[in-house]
Amino acid sequence: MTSTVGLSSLLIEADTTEEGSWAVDRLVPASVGLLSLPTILHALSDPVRLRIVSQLADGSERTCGSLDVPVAKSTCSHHFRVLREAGVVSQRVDGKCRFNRLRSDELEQRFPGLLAAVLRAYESSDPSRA
Amino acid sequence: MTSTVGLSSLLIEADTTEEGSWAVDRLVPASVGLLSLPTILHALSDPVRLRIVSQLADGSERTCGSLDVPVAKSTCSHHFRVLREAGVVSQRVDGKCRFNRLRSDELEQRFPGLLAAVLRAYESSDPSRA
DNA sequence: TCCTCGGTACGACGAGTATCGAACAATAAC
DNA sequence: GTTATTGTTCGATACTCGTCGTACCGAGGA
Repeated sequence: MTSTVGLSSLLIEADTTEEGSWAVDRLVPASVGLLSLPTILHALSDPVRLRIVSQLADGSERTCGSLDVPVAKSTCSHHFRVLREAGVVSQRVDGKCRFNRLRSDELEQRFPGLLAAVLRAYESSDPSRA
Repeated sequence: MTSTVGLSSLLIEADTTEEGSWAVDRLVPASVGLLSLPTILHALSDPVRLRIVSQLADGSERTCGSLDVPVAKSTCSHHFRVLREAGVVSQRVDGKCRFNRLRSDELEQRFPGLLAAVLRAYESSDPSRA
């Protein structure tokens, strides 16, 4: 796999070689070159996911439960899965928590200005979450 | 309605007052303030629609049939409807033709940089249509 | 008038999606 | 070991979407 860090921390990435592990269907696009624009736009076209992404926009790592989203936790987990599979977010497992972060750098490298424009648009269109 | 031009040309806009006319369900968001970010991102998240938008990016007016899209004409019409209802495109009827144009200015006013970033991302990710 | 042409409407089909509750798994705390 | 916490998975439901063929409509041209 791409990288593992010490202790109980594990970075889940697409180029993992552990076929059969539970992480297999949790893949994230391996390299920035594989990020698909339609897939990313679709991932960002849902209000709940936009809200999630907005709360990750400061670069912080957030757990599923620490987010302010008006859906059941299973639904939240689903949305994170969509974001991960689109390559918008990556997940790091640490103990019993899963820390999610925006893949800002990778997205910026592949699609310069895109995420920033979407986030700016979101902040300007939803004053309650600005 | 917002505006009509002379001759047989008719601009289809949302603030039309013709309840019951055939144009009623072909509405385009009335003002730039009503454009919805999730709706726009959804409209742009389909490969065919991205291709359409890309071909309108030079500011030209194009008819449905003059576009290079690999779908049936009814499907193309459907995609234009989605784009219109999201406010991404507006349509002008002239004779037996419907001319579509990108609402670049309105989008730029409401969500600065968004359309440009998407178009740039598209061109860079799909060399065959660049 | 009849026919063609550009486009839309409609119905159908298969696929995908957003949502939830409940069950499950893994870790941490007791 | 038992319990609590955190998040995923599964099944179910209702809805949406992309696609097509066909039928239809309005405008022009024969």
